[in-house]
Amino acid sequence: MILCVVGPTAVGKTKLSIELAKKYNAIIVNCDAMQVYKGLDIGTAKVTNEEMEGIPHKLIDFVDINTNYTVFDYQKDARNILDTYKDHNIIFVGGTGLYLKAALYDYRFSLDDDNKTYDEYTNEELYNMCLKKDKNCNIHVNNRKRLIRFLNKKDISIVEPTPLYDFKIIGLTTDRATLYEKINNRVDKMIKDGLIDEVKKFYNLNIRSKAILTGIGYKELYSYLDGKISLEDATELIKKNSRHYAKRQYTWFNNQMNVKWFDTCYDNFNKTILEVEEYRFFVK
RNA sequence: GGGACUUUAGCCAAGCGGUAAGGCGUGGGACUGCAACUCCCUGAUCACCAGUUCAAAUCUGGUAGGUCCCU
Repeated sequence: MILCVVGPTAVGKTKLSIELAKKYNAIIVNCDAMQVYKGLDIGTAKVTNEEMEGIPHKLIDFVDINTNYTVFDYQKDARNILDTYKDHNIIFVGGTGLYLKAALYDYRFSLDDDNKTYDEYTNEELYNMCLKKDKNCNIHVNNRKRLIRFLNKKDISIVEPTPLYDFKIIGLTTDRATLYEKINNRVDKMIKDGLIDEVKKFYNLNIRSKAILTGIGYKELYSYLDGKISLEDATELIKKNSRHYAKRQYTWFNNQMNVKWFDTCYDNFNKTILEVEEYRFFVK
């Protein structure tokens, strides 16, 4: 059995996954792009050893902070786990939709793409080059990053990704206001729990890797440590970016994957578990 | 009691006679190697009433709210 627990940041995926893993004697596979990194603990709300309650966790806390880990790597690693633990119950948990899709679907990455930067071209020029390469290219002119990626691709044919495994995706959700409140509170708690010290460890080593520069909570505090913004502003920024992130996650899961949503809140957590179990048995 | 200033979308805010910039937030969306990324779309007739004018958010008068000052 493969179960996936997805949803926006701070809904309570971790807690649910542990409960489910205990019931099904499953192992948990992380599916969060930031929690794979070692040392990013508080800011990524990584499960603690106590919270794990002895459940084996894979693909979490195992990549060096300086490594540029990508979907491509995750796909390989996840497939590996799926293969190794074929006979186990596996629960994927995380909010990175692309990673989950790449792991579970027939998502193909080519191996021999170029790596040009196209620095000398304007967005318009890049856009036209993309159109030349493929009339139907629908990447927006302003999306330079994607335009360059597209131009670097050797093979631009896209295969509609089909599932490679038998799995169910469970989405945890709650109303927007509640979620945003949870996010805001969690950020405050992270600061209280020592996020700044966690970030300082990397800052003092002058680490400016991809993980640090893109992870919410890390990049903002770097700006603070750089003296560019106040701590209050940094905190507000972290909250805001987390809220935006949560919204993007909804967009992805609502439109890119077949997710069965379950409403949750701390009051009826057990009810949520029951609903999820019913669903799981029903579909099976 | 008297006087000055002020009132534009959820918030900040431009405009100073020719039918409402922008920023933030919010909501929606895209997504095949950086995805906690990158990017796109999204709103008001200008407190209210009456005038002046071909034409008013923009001028005049009044009403209401706000801020500050004086007694």
